[in-house]
Amino acid sequence: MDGDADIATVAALMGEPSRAAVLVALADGRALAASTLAVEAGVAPSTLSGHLARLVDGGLISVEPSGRHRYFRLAAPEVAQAVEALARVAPSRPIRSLRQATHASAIRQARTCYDHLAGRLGVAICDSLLNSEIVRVETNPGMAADPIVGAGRSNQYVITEYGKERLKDLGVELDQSSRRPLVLYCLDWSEQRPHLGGRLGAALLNRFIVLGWMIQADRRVIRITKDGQTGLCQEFAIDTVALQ
Amino acid sequence: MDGDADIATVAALMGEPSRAAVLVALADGRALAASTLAVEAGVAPSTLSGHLARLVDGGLISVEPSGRHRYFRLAAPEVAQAVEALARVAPSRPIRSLRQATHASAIRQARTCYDHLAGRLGVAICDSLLNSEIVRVETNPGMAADPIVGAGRSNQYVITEYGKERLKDLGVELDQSSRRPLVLYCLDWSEQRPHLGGRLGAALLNRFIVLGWMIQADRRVIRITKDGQTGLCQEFAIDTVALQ
DNA sequence: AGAACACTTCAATTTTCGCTGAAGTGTTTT
DNA sequence: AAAACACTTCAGCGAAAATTGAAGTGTTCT
Repeated sequence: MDGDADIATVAALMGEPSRAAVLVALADGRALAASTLAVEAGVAPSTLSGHLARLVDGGLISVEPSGRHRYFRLAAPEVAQAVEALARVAPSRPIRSLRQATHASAIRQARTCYDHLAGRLGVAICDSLLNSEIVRVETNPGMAADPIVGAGRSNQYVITEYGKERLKDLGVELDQSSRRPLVLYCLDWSEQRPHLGGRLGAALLNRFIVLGWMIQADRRVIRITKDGQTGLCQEFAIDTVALQ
Repeated sequence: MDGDADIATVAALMGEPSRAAVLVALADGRALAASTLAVEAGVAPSTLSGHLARLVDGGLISVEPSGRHRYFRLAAPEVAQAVEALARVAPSRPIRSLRQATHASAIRQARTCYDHLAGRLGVAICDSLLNSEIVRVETNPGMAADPIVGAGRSNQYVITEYGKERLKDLGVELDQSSRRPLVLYCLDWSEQRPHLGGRLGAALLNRFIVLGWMIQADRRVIRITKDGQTGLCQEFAIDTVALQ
């Protein structure tokens, strides 16, 4: 019909309430299972399965099978940007629009991703743990998935012996009973870099809050305290001011 | 269905081929008549009329009635940004994707808007003409519309006596026979500032090309020559390098 | 004034699309 | 090995939406 860009098919894919709900749910970079998304969208599993198939087919999301689950995430950061751009066009429904704008920018700096840190801060901490050799990368073909965060990729993070001591010093306690993988990376959408998930990610965030370094300000927004600024700088060599 | 932003309705509005074609056609800030858009979309006038009504209703475009025409333009720059964001998600169809990216950035710097200059250069020239008092603003409630460019707003640009001399010196010849308004402003989408349309706008671009100051590089992209750089600087005090 | 024109509204047809339960495949648990 | 679970495929139902010509309103041209 028109020689220009094929906006119509993409927009049509996003223009169905259930599919839009899926994209919004995935917009922060998480990878969620089909069943979770079905609840989110409020439709039958069979219905959502069809929608997910179309979204995958259209290149908007990608699948990562993991056992009996299939985890879906946005295929590219451009998709998240398109979702945001559309949200900016029609912000009339939710009355708080200015609040939401600041929320959106805060979420990009430091936020939680389910139960661990994400955003720029999450990425910085992940880098720091690797640099100080608290955590090491191990390539491993068949790896388990974190049922909370979603599927990982083909390589695995492990805690070094030195790391175990350092973490003990910091007071980070790892839940031994859980079968959930110790460390996992999670691809951060806004930064396009991996951050820390798994049991370690959750334990770290928990410890940071106990230490009074961070405060859960809002649903997913994290605020860093003065103590947190000095603490992160001393223990992890992270300049939190530079993250702004 | 979901408490988040109402992306679905906006995306659905954009997800129909005819409507998408309309939005793409309007994406560069032009205001086009319904009949023009019908041809562009390739559907019957009655069909397009319905689509346009829905787009207006959804707040994506706005109407400006002018005589027996009705001119449509994008309601807000956010809409153009959303269209661009969507185009970035699905650039797979047209094979040239890198080319198109550079085209998009070039179009923002200097481009033509039908038959006159737009983009940053168009805005700069408009400013210069006002500063040097070649053109003056006159508030005028009922004004005519330019059938090529589209509808104007509520105030009108007129050429001053001094301006007439200056333009004569430059060799700009205005077509006297046409009933098309002499000067009109056109709201530039990418700059959010008015630029020059009407007979003067067309005559200026024409003269610039004859002088060898500019070259029509592509469909709507304009390239400024070395002569153009010095000429624009001398005659209009425009630093073309700063426009990059 | 009349004709041509631009556009919208309307009613009817056709197509498309979403929804679902039941059945099927494969995985994990016990 | 059997049962529970996660997900997909399929066929059929129902609703929403796109398309169009014809008719109606208003404007401009001669």
